[in-house]
Amino acid sequence: MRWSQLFIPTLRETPSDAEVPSHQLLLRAGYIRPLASGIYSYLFLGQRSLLKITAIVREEMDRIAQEFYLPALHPDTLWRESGRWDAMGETMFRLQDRGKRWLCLGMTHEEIMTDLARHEVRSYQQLPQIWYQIQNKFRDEPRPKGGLLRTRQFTMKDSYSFDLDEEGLRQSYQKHYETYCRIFERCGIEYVTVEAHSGSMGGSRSHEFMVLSETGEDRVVRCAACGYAANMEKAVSKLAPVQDVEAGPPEKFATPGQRTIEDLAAFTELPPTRLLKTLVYQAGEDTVLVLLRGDHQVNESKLADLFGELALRPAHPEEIQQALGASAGSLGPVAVQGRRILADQALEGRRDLVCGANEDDFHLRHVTPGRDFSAEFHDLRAVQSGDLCPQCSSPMEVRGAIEMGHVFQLGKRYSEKMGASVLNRDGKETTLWMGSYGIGMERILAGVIEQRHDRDGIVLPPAIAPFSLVVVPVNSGDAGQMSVAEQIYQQAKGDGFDVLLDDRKERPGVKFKDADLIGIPFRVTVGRKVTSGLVELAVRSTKETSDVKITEVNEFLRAAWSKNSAAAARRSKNEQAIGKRS
RNA sequence: CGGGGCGUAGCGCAGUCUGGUAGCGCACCUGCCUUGGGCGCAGGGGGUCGGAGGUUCAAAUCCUCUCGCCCCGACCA
Repeated sequence: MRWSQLFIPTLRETPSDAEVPSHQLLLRAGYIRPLASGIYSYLFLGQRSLLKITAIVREEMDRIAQEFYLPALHPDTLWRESGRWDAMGETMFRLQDRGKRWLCLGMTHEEIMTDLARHEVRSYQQLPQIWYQIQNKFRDEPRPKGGLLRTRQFTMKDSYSFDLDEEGLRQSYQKHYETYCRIFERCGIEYVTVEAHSGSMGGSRSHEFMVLSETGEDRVVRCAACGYAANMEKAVSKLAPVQDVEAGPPEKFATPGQRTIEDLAAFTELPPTRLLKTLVYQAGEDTVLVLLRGDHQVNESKLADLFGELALRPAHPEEIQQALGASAGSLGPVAVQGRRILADQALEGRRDLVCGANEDDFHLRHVTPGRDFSAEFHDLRAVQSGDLCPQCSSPMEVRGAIEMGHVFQLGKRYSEKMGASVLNRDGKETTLWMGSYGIGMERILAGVIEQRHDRDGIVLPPAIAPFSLVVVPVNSGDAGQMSVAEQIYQQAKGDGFDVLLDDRKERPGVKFKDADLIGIPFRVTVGRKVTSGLVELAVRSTKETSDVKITEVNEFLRAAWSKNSAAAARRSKNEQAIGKRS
């Protein structure tokens, strides 16, 4: 295509309300434009790149599943059946039709798929089934952010598996896991897979596919040595043992104004590992104590798991005062009666610790768990960088990440509630085992850009770039250059490349800047040397350039292409090997 | 929902404190010039100053209300 006829509105300056790199670059490169908070129009380049991603996803999914296309507008009835009409709260977009019937915009499609399955699938002989679609999802997010990273309307590849039993589900899950690996590899993403928190429904197996990026909202814990990887919500760690000495009975001492662990460590000249941190939570109607080692933070998802469906929140200052008679900063578990006390495992077997005395400005020393108070021990702490791997005891790291895909074993959660069952071999009604699997299409694009950009712009892998090649005649007034550019353009097009001819009457600097900005992987520059039969081939990712004979351009392109794709694939393979749990 | 910031030309901003002709850079249009990294010269078009109400002889500027966007937090099947 000819640039002069296309709509590629690049911006020289960064729009002021874009913060993260992918958002800034998508705007500057003319891929997207905002319509409202968390709602974007995809312009020519953005749509073209998304179509390439879609094509890859579709090709890989078609190997294991059948493509459907379901409505985005759903009647309330199905969502009431699953119980999610109420559970989704304000995140669900709702509306009424002229007959005052309630509808919603689909946030996901478990209900619709399950409805199809229960009506049409009657026999175990029809199983397994895997159905997918690539479709819009609508979520009224409390806070859209980061351009395409968290939006209110986005495109998701979502699939659903239906099996007769748990073993079948395991296989459908495995198929998806492998398919997702292939998809992300082909897209040229460096990703990791992590064990994910399965939420309050409990028990189910779940993995997330993550792009490592500090702009991400998620945190993942990784062990470089053995490949252990988990979402922060779920990650566990071992601790180096701490040597304590036997100590006498607890002894109260004054600690005027010492409110934080930091204060207290300085005041007592003890390391934070010798201090005991007391947090107070409200779990439903109950006030509970949560104990951690001074240098640890609580992991609220682990804590929430202990309370099932009960709503959990930090207690308010008045509630703390009422429960313990002191305010945060002087709290402790000693002599507390009638309250549930939960302690992190790091405190089990410890002796001679310091904790609050439940009297403002006083603490206790020589406190020994088990002797001076009793508690239930659970894994409650958030893993921190440097903690030891639960599998191999090597130090682990915590990194930011963007979730691009999620595979989830649902089990019978929906099929039971909605009555999706088949007759098994024995003629008995059997509830279906379901899985659900999602990929955020825009997040692939945004995630890759977070990962692959430089000061000049976007650096897309060939597989998902809107064009693979741009041909730039340096002087559009030079007939010789223009005709060679035209020739190379036609030739590359004939050879199957997605090629863009920059035939604009612009100065060379403008064309180079734009080509770099929009992230086209290869560029052929037709300049002065054309008179000696030479043009220049530039690789966007490495900035390497080389002079090439006009007659050999296509050969070079093919070589550069396969080299680039191979390098991307290799990178992903490594990452995946690291990410996979052994 | 709590905290913070910002709405002035397509984009980036100044002007607001201290009321008095609405500005700058880039982009855009025309012409000339130039052609290997956002060139140069000349001329030109483009504004309900987010919106409503109020104070005032006079409001982008002061007051009240309101809408929108971004960031932090809460939240996020």
